[in-house]
Amino acid sequence: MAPHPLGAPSIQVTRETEQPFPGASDNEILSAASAPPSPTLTSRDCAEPEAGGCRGAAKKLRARRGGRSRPKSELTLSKQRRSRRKKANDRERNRMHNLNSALDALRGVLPTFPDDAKLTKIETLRFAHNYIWALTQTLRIADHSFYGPELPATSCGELGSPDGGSPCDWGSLYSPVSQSGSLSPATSLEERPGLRAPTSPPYLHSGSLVFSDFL
DNA sequence: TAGGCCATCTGGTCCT
DNA sequence: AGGACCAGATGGCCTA
Repeated sequence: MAPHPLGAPSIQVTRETEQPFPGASDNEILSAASAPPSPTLTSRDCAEPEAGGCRGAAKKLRARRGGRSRPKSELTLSKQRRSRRKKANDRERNRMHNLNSALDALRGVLPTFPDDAKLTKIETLRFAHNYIWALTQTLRIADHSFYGPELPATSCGELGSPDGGSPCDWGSLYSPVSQSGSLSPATSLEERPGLRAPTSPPYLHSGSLVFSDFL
């Protein structure tokens, strides 16, 4: 697998990591892990003609149970299942940690105050989406002023926005997809007193963006 | 106390 | 066969 562009995630072992079922005893954990001997026929197995119908499903089932190999004792199978599950859980946990690391990296490049409450996952994604849109619009405006004719005051509307709103209204920068309603971070930020969206546009300064409103 | 957010576990599915 | 990805379920924590 290619190295993660955002760097290797630091996996921290939390209390929950060490104890998969917080509050559950070891016995409960073991019985839960070995509870359903899951290889059962599902309706899907019989529903798929490509799989050979129910007969194909039976074949699959046999394969899942070990095919023609030497039959293993229930204890061995149970141990094997538990071990596989445990490994799968570890991988899944790791995968989610990677995902969270990427989200943290994304939070890191979004313009928020350090003492702001941490953006939730969904807020981060929505904010990033709108932020990118805002930067794109800013670049277009910059291009117009550098290379094109002076923008008349009324030309802001040419740029348009995903929601049909005027880009001159910088408040709308943070809700470019407000058509879909819930996709606006402005909405969610308003709902969270600790967080706020900028009230003025980002300014171009020496070729870089300065979000003066965030300072 | 209800509701939101989150981490984790789990079983199913797809892919290599 | 085993790993990655996904979605549902569950339980803990926090806040209004």
